[in-house]
Amino acid sequence: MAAGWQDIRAEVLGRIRDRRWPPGGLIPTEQALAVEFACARATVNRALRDLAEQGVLERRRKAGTRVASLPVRRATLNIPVIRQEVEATGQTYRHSLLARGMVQPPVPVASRLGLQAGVEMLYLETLHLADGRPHVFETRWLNPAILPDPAPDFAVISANEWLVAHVTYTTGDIAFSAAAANQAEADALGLPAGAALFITERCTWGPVHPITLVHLAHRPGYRLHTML
Amino acid sequence: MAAGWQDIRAEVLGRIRDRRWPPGGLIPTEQALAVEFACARATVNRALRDLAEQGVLERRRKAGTRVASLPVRRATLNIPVIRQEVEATGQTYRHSLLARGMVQPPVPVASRLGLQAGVEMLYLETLHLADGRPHVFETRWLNPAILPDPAPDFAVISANEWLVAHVTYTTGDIAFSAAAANQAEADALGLPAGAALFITERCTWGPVHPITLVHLAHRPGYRLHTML
DNA sequence: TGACATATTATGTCTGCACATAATAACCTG
DNA sequence: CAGGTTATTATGTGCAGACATAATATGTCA
Repeated sequence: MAAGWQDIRAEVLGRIRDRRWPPGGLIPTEQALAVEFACARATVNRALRDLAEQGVLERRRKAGTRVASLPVRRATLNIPVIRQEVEATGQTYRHSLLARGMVQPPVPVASRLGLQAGVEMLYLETLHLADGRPHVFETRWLNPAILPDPAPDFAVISANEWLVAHVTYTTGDIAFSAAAANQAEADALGLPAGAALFITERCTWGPVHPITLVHLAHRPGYRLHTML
Repeated sequence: MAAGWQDIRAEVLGRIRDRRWPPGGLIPTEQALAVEFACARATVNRALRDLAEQGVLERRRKAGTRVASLPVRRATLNIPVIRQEVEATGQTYRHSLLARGMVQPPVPVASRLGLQAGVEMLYLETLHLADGRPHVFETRWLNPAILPDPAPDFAVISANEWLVAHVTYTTGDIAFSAAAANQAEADALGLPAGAALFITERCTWGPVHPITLVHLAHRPGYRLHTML
């Protein structure tokens, strides 16, 4: 019997796929599997834990391990920096700052970031270009409290890149949706108003302060896809 | 000094965030960290491996572990079964089979699944409803080779659910995009043609055969967002 | 019978130790 | 000095054993 934890994972997956271990059913304990596969329990544990992280198995102490009955599959996406995304296709990247100012954010923006509605934030509109053609139109609210003095010149370095370079590894959540282009988006991207746009919205938090809320309107034809 | 691998992960993340360990830089070896944290190397390994899976660290044998220089963040999504997605919001789920037939798939469909262009496939159009209102319009190409004889009645059980119940835990890839509604989509969802739709496209493979290619057009306002 | 305390058990995690593997660094030779 | 061979080293994975934890199952007492 093979011995690597990946082999065990494959064997387990096989038994699930051919329904020897049906959805919702309990599978043998780690002990039992360790005996069957002639390996240490830790090795079985590694394999089963991996499958549980993918949503294939559900594990609970004492209750045992069962095959997930309704397979909420988990997919992972890569979220690259825009410059990198463009340059990965061999195109040249450029960006242009269209608007910049200290503005009182609308209530939904402030509340989403957990800030007082009255406090002014830095508002930026940036167009990202690939080979000179519009790629993404970005509107961003930025918490000025996190900026150094003097503030960086976002016409030179995009806010996107300044942030990844200076406030690394934050938490946040991301949402994807579709929307018809409003006038600003249509103008920036060179499209008729109402065109279907793929929208990414990202809300980012530092350890203490909220950092930024970004709204990205992608050029038509943009596709986001999962890793293998 | 605390001892759990999660504590170690937190400590490491802290050092990355406050730039004691800057992006692109090497961090100490597992050995060294095990000594510093007074724990076994395996425990450090667990913590660092977890951060590497999130894309925060990059590890290579012999070369050591370094902080990822350009943080291609990894986000994971839950992909639920449509019925579950609807019922999770407290609405009642229903579906309606709009079209069904054996059809020669267009070339891009066949090639994407790796089938001969001439072979007929089962083509289905299904409307999924939440509280009677259109929720998702699904068009699906299904490899007839995987169906039992007699074939299930997809008017009774949706292809989506039949598949998750009978060919579990396949591989595949998923892509998201935005598109203007074509006539069929507009009619099915009760929208004007050209409305902005969020599109999910899923291509599924079994261990031997290709299984299905699905195109989901979601109702306006649909949002997909990452787990915390 | 019902409520509460206790025993049981499967997973979660840690410890040391060992060897495998891959990639770099050092060395040697022509 | 170029090119290839060999040593070194950090991570990857394995094993056996131990204790922790959470949840279930069981037993006891009113």
